Amino acid sequence: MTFSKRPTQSDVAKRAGVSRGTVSLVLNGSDTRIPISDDTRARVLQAADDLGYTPNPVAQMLAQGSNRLIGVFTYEAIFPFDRDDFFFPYLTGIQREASINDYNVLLFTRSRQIYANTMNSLLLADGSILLGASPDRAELARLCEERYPFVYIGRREVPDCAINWVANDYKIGSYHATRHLIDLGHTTIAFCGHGYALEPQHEKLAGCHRAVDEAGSIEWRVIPEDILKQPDAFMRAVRDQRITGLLCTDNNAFYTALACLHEHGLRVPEDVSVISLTSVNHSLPYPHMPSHVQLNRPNLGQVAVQTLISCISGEVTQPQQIYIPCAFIAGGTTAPRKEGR
Amino acid sequence: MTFSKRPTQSDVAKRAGVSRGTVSLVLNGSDTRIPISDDTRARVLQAADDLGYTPNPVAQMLAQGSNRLIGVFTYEAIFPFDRDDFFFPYLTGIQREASINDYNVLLFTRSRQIYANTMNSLLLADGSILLGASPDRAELARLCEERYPFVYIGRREVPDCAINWVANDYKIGSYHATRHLIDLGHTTIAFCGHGYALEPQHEKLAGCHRAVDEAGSIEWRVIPEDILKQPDAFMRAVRDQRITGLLCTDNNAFYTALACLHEHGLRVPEDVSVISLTSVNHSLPYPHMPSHVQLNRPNLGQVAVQTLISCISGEVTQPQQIYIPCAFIAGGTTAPRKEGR
DNA sequence: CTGAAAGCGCTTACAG
DNA sequence: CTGAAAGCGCTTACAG
Repeated sequence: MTFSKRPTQSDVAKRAGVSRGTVSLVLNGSDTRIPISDDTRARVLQAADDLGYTPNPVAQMLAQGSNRLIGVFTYEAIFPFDRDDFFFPYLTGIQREASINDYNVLLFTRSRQIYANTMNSLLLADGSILLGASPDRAELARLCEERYPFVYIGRREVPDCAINWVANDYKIGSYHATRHLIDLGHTTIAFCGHGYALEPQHEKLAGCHRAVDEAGSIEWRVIPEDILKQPDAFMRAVRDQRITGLLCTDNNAFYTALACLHEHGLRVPEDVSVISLTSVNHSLPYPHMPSHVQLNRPNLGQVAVQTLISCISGEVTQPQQIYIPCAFIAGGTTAPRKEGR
Repeated sequence: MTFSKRPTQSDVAKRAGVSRGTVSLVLNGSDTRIPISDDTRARVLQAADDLGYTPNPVAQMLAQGSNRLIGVFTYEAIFPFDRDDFFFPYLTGIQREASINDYNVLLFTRSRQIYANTMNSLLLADGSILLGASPDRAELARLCEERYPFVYIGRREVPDCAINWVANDYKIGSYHATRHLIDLGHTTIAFCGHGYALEPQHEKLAGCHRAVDEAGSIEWRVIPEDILKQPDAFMRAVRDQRITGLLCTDNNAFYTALACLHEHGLRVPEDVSVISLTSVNHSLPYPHMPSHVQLNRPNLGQVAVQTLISCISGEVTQPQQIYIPCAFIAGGTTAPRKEGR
């Protein structure tokens, strides 16, 4: 209970001298074909105005069964922004598309868990968008089983159930990034980053492999994340293996690599070309713009909401799995391989 | 109506062979002192599990009267980001504080209007944070009269009612910005920007005036926004009046001024010092960091939510009006006045 | 310790 | 054209 007692529908009915049903009818002028006499209508409106009546949306939701709410749930803390600022670009698109379709947006921030003591917190929304690198697959399976409408942002596989997802097409982006290095004459290329357990990393790796396989005779290396964390080990790997092209899975790897190289006297892009396989945080003009794969997160958010709405409305019953294209942007951190290296 | 028929509380009651009230009691283990036999409890839990029962939150909300929802309503479109990217920094703070206090966040995106045919859309939330440069003051007055708990982000005055607000203290920021120019030896200083109708502009102007008055013998100019839009007129004003210090009300004015000066051969900060009286979009290191007043929007969002929650809980009944300090950051766009100009 | 009942505030067939 | 009633799914005194 919050603030002062508000007038209710029956207060209005009493004052207008009609029944509650009638009040409901005139107040939401629904398309019901039942006409109401002008006199009654006027009396009701007047009474509502006198009382400052305003319907209780929760009661309306309960009676109507729908509430025009799109939920957003994330498996990662939204703050602090550990994994870059990935949340808000998606939210921008979610918000825009929800607004276009006359939905409000509910941010589930109370918990990082969907099911807690028999409660399903998402149920308040007609359907939800889920995000986060590491979902609880068991929860997703249960959600699926209960036929709750949801769309995951990012490809996620759940054993024995096909869930809806909309994902960045990292594969094609990584393919083009790798091609770019190869076209510039690089022959020893390393992939550096972490989290092979996660779907997006698989896809990046797959895209790179495809380009490498097509080219033939490329020396392909992998520098796992823990090596990247030890600057000396990292530099040894780069130097000993004569790596001239670096494909970084995320911003963290990208900026760490740049800093390491700089500190140890290797110039980018003169000595080593470096690419980020995901969107970079700062958008500066060329030549300061890094060479990177550019995601379109707002667009992805919009598509996710469109997909969700078509599930909610029942238009679509097959699981939807959609890739959103990524572009490769050649910026100032890549250059032709120097002779001699 | 959305998806498949879900089991309800009475389904569970039936299966467990108890009454609905009992089910409610065991399922939300509330602090009610009424103890329940282990046997009954177990039967209910089992039945709930068998059926995959999960309570309907809307019904709970209606019965309980509270819904642990903080609303966010904005009088400006959130996208496209016409006025910089001002929304998300606030949202970050709102979201964080809501989460800390175990509230969800509801983004009202369905409409730019609170009251529409007798409906008050905010009512779904226990209380709301409002934003936007140009609110509908009549709506605010009505909200106030109905005693709906809300807090405005930014100082807003509504005739005949004291509303809660939390605002950036532009006045102190602008004061220090102006002092900075004066301390650097500038004697002809202009304020450029727009929207004198709005409270934040008043405060910026007031802060500047205070510094100018304290210093004495400063030539003080105002370049209204429409002049800024005509590069020639703008440059004439700067040159003819020998302005060497420019205080810009917003990012738009700031970047426009920089571009104009650059195009017409005046160097910043050598020839003209330029300051933004609000946070700048890009955070680059010195010397690229512009001289500017730095807002702390996430913090402001958090304080707004704290204030709102204390209203909702009834802890506080007096209108709350709080200023959040702003710091002045001396960056690379200001320098001592050159001799001779 | 448990059940029957009233209530939260609205909507929607169903009669008249 | 309007009223009386049942229902949305839950909670919470009130009896026993």
